[in-house]
Amino acid sequence: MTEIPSKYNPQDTEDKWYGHWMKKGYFHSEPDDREPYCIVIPPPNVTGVLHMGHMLNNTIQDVLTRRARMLGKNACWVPGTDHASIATEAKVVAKLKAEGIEKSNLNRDEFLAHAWEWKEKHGGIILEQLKKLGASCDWERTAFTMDESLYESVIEVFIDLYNKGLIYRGVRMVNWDPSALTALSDEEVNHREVNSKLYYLRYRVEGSTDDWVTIATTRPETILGDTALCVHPEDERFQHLKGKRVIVPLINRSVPVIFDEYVDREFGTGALKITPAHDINDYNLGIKYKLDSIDIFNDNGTLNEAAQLYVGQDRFAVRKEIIKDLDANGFLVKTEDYVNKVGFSERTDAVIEPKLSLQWFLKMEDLAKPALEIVMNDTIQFYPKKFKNTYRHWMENVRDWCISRQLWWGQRIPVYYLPNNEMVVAKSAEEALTIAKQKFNLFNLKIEDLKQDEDVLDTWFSSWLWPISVFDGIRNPENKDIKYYYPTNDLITAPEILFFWVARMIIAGLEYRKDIPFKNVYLTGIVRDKLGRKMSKSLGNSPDPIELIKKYGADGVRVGMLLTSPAGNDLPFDEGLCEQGRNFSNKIWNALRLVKGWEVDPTIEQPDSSKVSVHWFEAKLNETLKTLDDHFSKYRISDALMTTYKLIWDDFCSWYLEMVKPAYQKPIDKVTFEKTIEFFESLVKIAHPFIPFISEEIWHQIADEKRSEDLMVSLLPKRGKIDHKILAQFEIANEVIIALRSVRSQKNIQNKESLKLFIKKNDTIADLTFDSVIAKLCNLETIEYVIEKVEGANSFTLKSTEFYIPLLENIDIEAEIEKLETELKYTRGFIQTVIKKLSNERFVNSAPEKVVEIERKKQADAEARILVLEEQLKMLR
RNA sequence: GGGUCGUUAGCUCAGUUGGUUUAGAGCGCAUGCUUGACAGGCAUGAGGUCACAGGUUCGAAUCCCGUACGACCCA
Repeated sequence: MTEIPSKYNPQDTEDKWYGHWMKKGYFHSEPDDREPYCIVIPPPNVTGVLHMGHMLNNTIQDVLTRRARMLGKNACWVPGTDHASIATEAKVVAKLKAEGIEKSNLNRDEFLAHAWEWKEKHGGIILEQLKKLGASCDWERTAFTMDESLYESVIEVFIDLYNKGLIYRGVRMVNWDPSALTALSDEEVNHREVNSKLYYLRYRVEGSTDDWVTIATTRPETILGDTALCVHPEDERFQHLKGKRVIVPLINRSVPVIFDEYVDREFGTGALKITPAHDINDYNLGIKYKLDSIDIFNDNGTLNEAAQLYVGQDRFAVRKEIIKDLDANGFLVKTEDYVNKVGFSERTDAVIEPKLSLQWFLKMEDLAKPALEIVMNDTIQFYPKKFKNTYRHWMENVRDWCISRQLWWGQRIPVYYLPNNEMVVAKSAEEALTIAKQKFNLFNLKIEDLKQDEDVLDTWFSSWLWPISVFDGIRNPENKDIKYYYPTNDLITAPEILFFWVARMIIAGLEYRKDIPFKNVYLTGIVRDKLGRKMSKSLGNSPDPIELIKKYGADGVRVGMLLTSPAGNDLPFDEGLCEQGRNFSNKIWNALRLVKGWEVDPTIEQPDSSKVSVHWFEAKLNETLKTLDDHFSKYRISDALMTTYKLIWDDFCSWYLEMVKPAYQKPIDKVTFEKTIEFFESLVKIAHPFIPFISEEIWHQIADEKRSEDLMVSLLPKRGKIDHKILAQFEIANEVIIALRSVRSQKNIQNKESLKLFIKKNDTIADLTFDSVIAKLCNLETIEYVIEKVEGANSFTLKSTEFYIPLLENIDIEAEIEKLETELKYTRGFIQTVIKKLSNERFVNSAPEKVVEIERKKQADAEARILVLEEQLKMLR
């Protein structure tokens, strides 16, 4: 028919439109008089490549941004990346190693030069990939957490918090990553169940020759750091140990027996070895009972001199060795299989070692309070709401935040140590020198005498400022960008980082802007594979998003990602969903082919069926616009998409287009054609946030002449008044049509063969509104209203209206009877439930009148229908 | 061990402060269609004692209590 191919090819259009939008500068935003709409991207890691989680997350952000833009708001979606200190440093170290360069042979500046080089080369990959997805980010505002302004913001904030007394340095038990050689925050540690062994070891009671106490441990190598043994004060088994000491096996250290309720009497033997340097609980007991703390590990997980034995060997090798030696010397009582949870580094997957070390901390208690309150009182709303509970639980039990990391890649802690062991916190060495001179009267102090802290700050200590620092709101709190865009509107992220990112941004926002950073937080689920496993590189179960886009088009993948992902729910990913998305594009494409193929004849009049169809679709459109507003207001993005999908596929393509479609090779009247084009334009507008590419393509193809205005920057259709009457009338017509199709299908009657329909109304007056449509869609020669039953015809009933279709062939009386009996049985069953309700006095008396009224109506309808069905049965028998 | 959330059709999920015909959608499935836009399609249809057991109520998928199972968070 036309030169338009029957299959839509996304590749031809997607790059074209993205380039066009970029060239026109549609993504860029500057403050103006319009209402702002702002999202800051959760900055992906510079080391990253796009994965399915990003696809989901960024699709949602783009949908919201594009919709806001089409609602006339000044939309600004700020993209960027974070420097990911541990991950990036690990990558750079590995890369250098492959080139034969050891990090230990480089000085800090040399290493950082390599790191920056690496960042410049690889750091932008993920943002480039987002462009393929159609992301309408304001690329001119692309930010990086180590950009000068963001870097300085972090330093300023550190200094400010230090001066407020909220940052302190202290020895604490931290999560040590022996592979990355740095401390980690609690949130960077993943606990996993592993199959291990529980070793029962016996300690001799000091002063006895054969009095032993048996303990159970999963970490026998740590006995070398034992400084006590602990039992429950009420445990009768150990009362004789009061005031006694025991001897640590192999090294013969004498340690006290302490009594504390912390011990679980049911676990193991009820006796616990205490190693304050290597276990957080033991550490706390150590403080309580003023025990020695013996650190037996080097930073890299090998044993040090303090261990006395196995010095220089790795902790896991020592575990094997020490068991042999304990066994050989009669200290090993038994070994059991045991499943326990072990902490692993999120970045390097090394087993975490609890370790005492000198770190910088931020006091959280006072900062957390207002941040908790602002979420609890719904000033900031979470979608779904259930995460409020999780948030509260965390904020009420918040612990101080370890913000130092033993790395080079990141914002270096602005603390300068003086030869006299004092320290000064300042933006630069020069400033530190000035302060130091004054503060300590050290007038001869030189800049070389100052030694800056070697460590950098936790990456989250820069990303918690992100909604402020991307607008330079820390350094220049009064600049026009921050004043216009802050607070931002929506944050879209994963629940996994509710605490270490979302909560901290709220804290930072309240502290530095005296205002929330965003109004709504939409929490996405995790993208899983069909087996329910989290998608990960190590499992290799994640499809490459770019390959998916090649295969199904960005529009198709966007639809696929969104279709089954209500907020907060995990998304079991299935390529079939992308296929569904692609098919959706194709459906729209073919609707375009149909409409473009119509020849318009301005002289013919609009048929009645088209007039009513247009009237109906207008109502449907308005109704759907209302539904969409409602869904979006509740952040039900997948529902909004499904609503759009059904509006286009079912209501527009399957119903409306069939209703107004001219006969083969016949022209269409001008009025219907123009209305149809108008509807189509409204539909692509509504669909644009979900499927930006094909909607833009159709917007341009559908126009007679070349358009200057692009869809992306047009306004969504305005919602008109909903004509509920015509919608209800259509519902009835709809049922009639389906019933007629069903008769055709059952009797194997071709659609070419026209039929006659006779209608016997038994209750109300006939409504002819959709008769012309019914006649058209079902190929009816006539529709006739009768008072008498039509004999020898196939029939069906809707409510109490009877429909008769006389057929050439004889009707199958048996089948008709069976059909009627089934319906009768159902209706009688149904009416029983209604009667039961209505005969219950308490129901009639206490239920609202409206409800009772509905039940009465149900009863009347059902009774009428039963009468009709019985009549029909009588006739047939 | 503590906490939070969940369990509705084969799968993924809706079901909005309890009441609108004995529960809805998409996908999948079954059957029939070369219907002049589309087989990446069209039409028709089958599928659920709403996890289980109590309770509140005139009325429960919806509220309360318990049990089982699952997920996540924290220790």
